[in-house]
Amino acid sequence: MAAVGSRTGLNTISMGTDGQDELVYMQCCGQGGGVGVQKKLNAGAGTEWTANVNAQQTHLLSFPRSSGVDLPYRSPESVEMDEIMAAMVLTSLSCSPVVQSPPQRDLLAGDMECCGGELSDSGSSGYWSWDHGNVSPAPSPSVTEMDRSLGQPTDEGLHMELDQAACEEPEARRCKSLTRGAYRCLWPGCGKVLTSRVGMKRHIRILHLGGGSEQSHREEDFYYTEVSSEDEETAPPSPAPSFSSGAWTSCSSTQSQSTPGPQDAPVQSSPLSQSAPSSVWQIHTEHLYQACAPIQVTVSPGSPTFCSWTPSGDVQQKPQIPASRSRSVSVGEQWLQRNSAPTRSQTMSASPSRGHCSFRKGRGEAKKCRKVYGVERRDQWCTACRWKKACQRFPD
DNA sequence: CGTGCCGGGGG
DNA sequence: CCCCCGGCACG
Repeated sequence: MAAVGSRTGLNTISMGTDGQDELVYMQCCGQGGGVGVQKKLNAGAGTEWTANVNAQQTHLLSFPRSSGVDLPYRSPESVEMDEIMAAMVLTSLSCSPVVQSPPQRDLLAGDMECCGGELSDSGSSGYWSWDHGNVSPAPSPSVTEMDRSLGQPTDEGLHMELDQAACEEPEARRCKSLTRGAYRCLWPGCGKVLTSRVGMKRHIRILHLGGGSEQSHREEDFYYTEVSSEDEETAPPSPAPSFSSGAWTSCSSTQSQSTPGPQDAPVQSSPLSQSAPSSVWQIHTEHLYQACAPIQVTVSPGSPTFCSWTPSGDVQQKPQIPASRSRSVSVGEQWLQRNSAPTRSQTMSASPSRGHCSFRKGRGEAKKCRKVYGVERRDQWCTACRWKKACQRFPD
């Protein structure tokens, strides 16, 4: 897994999460060389894992979680980064056992974190964010602020989630998620892992589908997938050859957004939207084969605090169709982004698609689980594929 | 003919 | 609900 982390572009991640002085460092971007992992003991009780990779261009982001702690480095935009990091930390806490877990898993989490930082909200459709949460428009809410604003009664689910993240939960969670049969939320930016399907559905319905009980008929199914952490760690044999270079399209877009400077969108591109990438991350980790694709990570000069992935082939999301036919995950990502607009319920009615009139849409050229994993590894297919339903992992 | 997946059905 | 599968449309 460590290797994967480096390949996918994650380079240096270290995070300590522990009730008190918490520092979350984030480094990403670079073309990983070797991976080194080391563990540090904090003064407190917390342990801090540090995954280190040679990076060519790295940026260290720091984020103080509470009382004054020395910051190795604090960028000018650190205020905004606070928000971002807050979102990311929350995300990570809620979706993967970061705390005190073995380095590999940290890399995973780190991977996500990294992505989280950069993805920003390139897709303007990236409204997927947590508006239910009533994010306070304050220019730079601190973590605690965020916690509070997010945890408003209007969104019980989220509240719960945060609580879990904040409390001892991580440990129990780790155990849980290590067992087979976990369910991971595919919603962009979420990636939450739950053990019960029902719980996952509830999570999705409440958090992502807006809680509106009306038209969430079983749609939850499409936003989560069953995972087993063992599988993820023992990366699937990766039929690498068949997935060519394209790989997933960038999970962000610093390039386009960086120019104006991060301060241009103080509130709107709220920190939360920044966590979107985690979905990308998780898609990656779910399909490790992709890690084999040549991926380059670069940092756009414009905004030093952001990092961006730049897959070798294509760059931005939709705009250009790369010469290579390969699609792989980017498709899923796009799909998720497209469908994650909060108001999708309304638009849906208009669309002829999934109504009753079964009109089969032409076969998408995306690789589906069957092709990707092969019939023999059927257990790695997404649930939908296993049930001969529309693939939810590689949607068209 | 392989594949994706709708519709239907069993437990 | 979860899961499986017949059968059909695509390519």
